[in-house]
Amino acid sequence: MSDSLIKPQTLKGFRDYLPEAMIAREKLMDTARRVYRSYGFSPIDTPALEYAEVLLGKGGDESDKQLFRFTDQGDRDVALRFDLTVPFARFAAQHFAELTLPFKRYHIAPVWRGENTQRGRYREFMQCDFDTIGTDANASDIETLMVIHDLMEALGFSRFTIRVNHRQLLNGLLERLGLLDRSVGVLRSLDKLGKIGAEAVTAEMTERVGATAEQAARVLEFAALRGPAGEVLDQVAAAVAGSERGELGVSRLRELFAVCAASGLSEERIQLDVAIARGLDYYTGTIYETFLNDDPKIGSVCSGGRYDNLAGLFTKQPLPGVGASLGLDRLLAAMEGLNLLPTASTTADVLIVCFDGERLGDYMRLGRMLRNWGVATEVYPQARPLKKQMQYADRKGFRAAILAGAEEFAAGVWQVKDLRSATQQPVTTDELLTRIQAILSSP
RNA sequence: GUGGGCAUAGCUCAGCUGGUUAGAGCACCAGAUUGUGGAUCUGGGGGUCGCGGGUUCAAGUCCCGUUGCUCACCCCA
Repeated sequence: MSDSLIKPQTLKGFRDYLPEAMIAREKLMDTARRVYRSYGFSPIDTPALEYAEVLLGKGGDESDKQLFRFTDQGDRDVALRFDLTVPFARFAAQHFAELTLPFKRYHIAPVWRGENTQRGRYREFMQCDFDTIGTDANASDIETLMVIHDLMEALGFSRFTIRVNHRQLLNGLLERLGLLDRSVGVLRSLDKLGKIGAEAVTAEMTERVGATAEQAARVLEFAALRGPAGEVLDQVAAAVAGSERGELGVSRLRELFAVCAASGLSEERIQLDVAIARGLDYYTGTIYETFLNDDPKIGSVCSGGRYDNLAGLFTKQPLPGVGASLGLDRLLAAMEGLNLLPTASTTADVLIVCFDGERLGDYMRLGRMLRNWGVATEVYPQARPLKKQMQYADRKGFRAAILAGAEEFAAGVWQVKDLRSATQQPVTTDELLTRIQAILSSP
């Protein structure tokens, strides 16, 4: 018998979530939902599984290799979605006639990538996307940045940096340097600057990408520019002068930083960084990456950008768009390392102790009353020793316990115990809600 | 996909150059305390040493394979 037991295990990169982890995850998802909705984004959903041809060739060779792909029972070539943006492109093309443009949607759902795992990198993970399509207005790029900012703040972070760049600015720079035909390689090397350093990037650009030493040096010179966005842009503007796309990128970014300043966003948190490029091929304009100052190694936790032809492979309708994606599970991995995760493993605040098994009806009635008042409440199911029930309340992280036995029922009161301060007092049913609320709102 | 490190109780780990019945702390269970948690004390349960194979009189310890975790490359949330 025992040799036939199946080993309980999950696949590499796939994980179970215990209540403590799941409560934290759901909290982050609720926060993302709330922030997105506060800007007018609407929820959508799409299938996990798509025709492989819908997903293939949209994010570059790398993403094709990482697809979980197989043949279904109807002999169809199918694959699990790799991100939420490509399915959204298909969605937009398919339902174009039903959408009112500009269309703003959010989508919180798991995606799958068959790559090697690392801390904060899994094969199944949750993305929280939001996008605005049907307009190429810079206001949407700016709003996207603001959503990222407000989202990070709502999630409880104050020490984060959103790095902003513009593909056209980069292209303009490369054009002026005569590197436009090698832009993919140059940008890919440049993107590693923060990680491997200027020397290694120079080596890669000259040896692998085929740039001259002078070209590489010029690129790095701009990537190294730091300081107030306006000043950096002045220098970049001079360098791209004469390049139409470069000038466009500069003017877009000028407006972006000006509007951010005017709307009161912290300048420290939003920085122009000419070195970020992003790997996904479909970005054509603004690019965003968000780093935690206290755990930069975990990588970007919220990235995105503008793509001016996202649905081009599905429809002739021009559908420019801009958006970003919060990597929920990566963020959680970072928060775990920084000890920022809440520890409660209950979703209820109040435990009604089962003092006397004969009084179940009274306890259940009290529980319903509290729930009707909006207080999540659990009734302990058996009349076990009080010690056991109090231990249960303590370990699960309840805020308050309500106890009532013969004495209390005779006196017409409930004993309400604040489990954090260990204080207890008898209150009547009329005073109960006020007392509970006082306990719940105490720090 | 490539390379390095790791894998011993629920968790964090110890176990020297292979040698008798594999340990600690925390957690768990019971009691001290039959109307009250987080502290202390006492006692207790729990491990085919990730899995498979090999070398050996003898393997947690050495070798090979495999799975998982982790770090780096690549790429990215």
